[in-house]
Amino acid sequence: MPELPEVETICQALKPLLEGQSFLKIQANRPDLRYPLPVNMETVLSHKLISLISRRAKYLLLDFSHGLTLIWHLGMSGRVIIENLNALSLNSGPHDHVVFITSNNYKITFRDPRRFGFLLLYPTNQLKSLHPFKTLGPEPLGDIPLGVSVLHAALKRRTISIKNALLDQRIIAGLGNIYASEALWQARLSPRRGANTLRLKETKILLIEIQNVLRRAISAGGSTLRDYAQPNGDTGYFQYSFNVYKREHLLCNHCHFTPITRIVQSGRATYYCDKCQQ
DNA sequence: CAGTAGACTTGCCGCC
DNA sequence: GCCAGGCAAGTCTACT
Repeated sequence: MPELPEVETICQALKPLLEGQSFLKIQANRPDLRYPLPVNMETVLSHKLISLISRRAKYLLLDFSHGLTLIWHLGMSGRVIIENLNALSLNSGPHDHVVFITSNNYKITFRDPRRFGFLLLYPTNQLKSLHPFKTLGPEPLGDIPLGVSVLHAALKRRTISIKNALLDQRIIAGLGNIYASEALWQARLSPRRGANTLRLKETKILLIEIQNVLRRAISAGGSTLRDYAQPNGDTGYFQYSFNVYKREHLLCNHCHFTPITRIVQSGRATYYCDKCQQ
């Protein structure tokens, strides 16, 4: 599910709620997701001050004031649900694997049917040396935004298709299958082009369109295909703004003439307009 | 090292 | 109506 815009939406919802608070109770309903849950998670984290909530690539990071960071990845189908404990009816389901009760009376649920998501605990000051953080590429929307020359140099070294390059988190952090296709359509670049064939001018346009599409998706609260929802239960709305993703056989929104093509690259669907995107 | 195929897992869509 | 098989927001591992 969650690519950068979805994780950012969740981060922005959790931040004002949890910073300065703590967890009173952490209930794990199974021993593992993708990886075993952190050992003694409740003992180690409960009643500890949450000092900072942030996002890096598709990872949520919860920093605790005693020096540990809870690394939270949502996998493909992970979802975060925020409910007020005073609400009349609280949701629960068979895939609610971890439930956090907060000091300000909220219930935070980690729901993940496919269990590709995970929670890991690691010392905050050593995060940068932990895989995958040590090889993660730059943030497209960071305080020090990814520069064109850096992206162009990284692409120059790769012979894989530009679509696959955009999915490589070591080149650029946070893009996934939806937004890679959408950004390439906006930039009028064929997903089949070799990454190393992009000219500097094309890389510049691509980077601008990546940033635009991510910003617009964040404003829309992300994209809901099936499992994803904003933490308040609303769907995301960016799926209504897709120009190519899941639009095979529908006419291109740019030329209004060519049906959108679906191809498979490295086992993943790619959608594009064969006429507009060169 | 670079690139690709397969693995993990559950559930939906819809073929026959 | 039933149900085979493909497909899905991600990323790690094993192999060439």
